[in-house]
Amino acid sequence: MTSRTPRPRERGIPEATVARLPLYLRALHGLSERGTPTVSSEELASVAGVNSAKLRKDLSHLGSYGTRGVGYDVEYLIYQISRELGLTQDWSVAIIGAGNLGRALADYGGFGTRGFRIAALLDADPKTVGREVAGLSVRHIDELEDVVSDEKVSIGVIATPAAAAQGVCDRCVGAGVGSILNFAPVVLNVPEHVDVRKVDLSIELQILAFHEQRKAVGRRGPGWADALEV
Amino acid sequence: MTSRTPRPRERGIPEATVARLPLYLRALHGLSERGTPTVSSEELASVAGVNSAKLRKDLSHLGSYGTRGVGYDVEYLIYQISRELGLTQDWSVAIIGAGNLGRALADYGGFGTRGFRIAALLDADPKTVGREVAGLSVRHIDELEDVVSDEKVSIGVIATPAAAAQGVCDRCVGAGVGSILNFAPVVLNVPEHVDVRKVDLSIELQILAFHEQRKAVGRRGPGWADALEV
DNA sequence: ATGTGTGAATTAATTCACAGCA
DNA sequence: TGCTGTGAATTAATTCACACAT
Repeated sequence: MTSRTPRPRERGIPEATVARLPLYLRALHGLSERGTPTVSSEELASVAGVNSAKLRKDLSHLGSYGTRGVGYDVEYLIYQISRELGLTQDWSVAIIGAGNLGRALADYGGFGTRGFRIAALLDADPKTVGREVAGLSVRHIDELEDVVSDEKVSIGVIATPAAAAQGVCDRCVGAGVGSILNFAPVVLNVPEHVDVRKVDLSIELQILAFHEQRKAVGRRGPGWADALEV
Repeated sequence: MTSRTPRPRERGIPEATVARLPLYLRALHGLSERGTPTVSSEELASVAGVNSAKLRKDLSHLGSYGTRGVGYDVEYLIYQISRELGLTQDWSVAIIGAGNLGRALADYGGFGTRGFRIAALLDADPKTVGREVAGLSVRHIDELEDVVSDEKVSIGVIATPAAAAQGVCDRCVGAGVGSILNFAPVVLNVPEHVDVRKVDLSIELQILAFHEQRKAVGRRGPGWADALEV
């Protein structure tokens, strides 16, 4: 069987909520920069692009951090969400693959966001090794294990070609990496205790194509879609 | 309130299923290249990284394309899923933003996958315009509307800095683009009929950090997590 | 025999709607 | 009065388990 128990939620925060907390956090940082002291669930939800009931329910899983009749204190909520997400400490990240994508990721400010630091950028190609990217010198993939243990890397970002991804993943896991962010278009096999998230351009495009097609069919007028069914 | 019935699923395919179809398709292409003529739900599910009950339920939404006691014909299933996803036709894609990320995306083979073609790569920076990337000459953002209508672009990929994203999105929508794939770390506002999907590095990292933290807390032994609660 | 297709059961996520606190 | 926090209701997604076609 290919089933796996989907890890019981330890502190009881639903996965769907966890996936939205970063969104709220970003919205709050925006408000904070603008000097807004408090915000209602309606306002915050609107900025984050969700509805207010969902936002309140999500926040209620963290605790009672709002004030009835007033709203949420922006700074306080930023702190609480950051703490919940584990952003009050720093996480070391290694990017494996210094091709176009790997370099784009390294350059991308997204890491700079509180809580993450790029410990190394690694590649298998000797011509790429040594090259300077985002203030880092690209290191050879054979240094992976050393980097992971020396820099206490807990998150590996895989930006290699598809064919190399599983091998690199295995090495990461073997070296002690606990989470993988995979940009290669393959399904990675990892042991139970390792978390994997994937970012897949062509999957996203195909999902959009599905919806585009549906819209196009509708546009031809009703009846068509049904007529196509066997 | 902006409540509205959440678009009735025209052919009744659940969104969660749509999101997995590309995964099955990729797995099937792998089997096809290896010359495998038929595959069971158990095997296909294993390759695609889901469980077999889910796979069968998903496929059942498309129709009865398997044979009891045998499995699914690989080529036939590829065709059916492709058709369902709208990949039997070509979709024109415009990439807006030719920075590191935009160039990486343009170079990325992922588009080459049946069904998509990059109609243009656009940028606002005069120094970038004219540059050759992935066999395309970068065009100026002011040509956006022309490109969209001339090339019948239906999907816009936004790879600009956050600050520019909403403006670019508005122009895409105004020009007739029906779907947006957003790589900028902002929530885009679009009219009802436009689909948006987002790819967000820092959100993914934050979700992984949450799980890493949870694992780390557990590792310290039980009791700790509760002791931290107020 | 074997493995699909699917109702029924279960679990998760969302939304409603309002009691109750500031 | 205004807005949070949350039970209750609803809807969506997953998993079970087995009848039945091949």
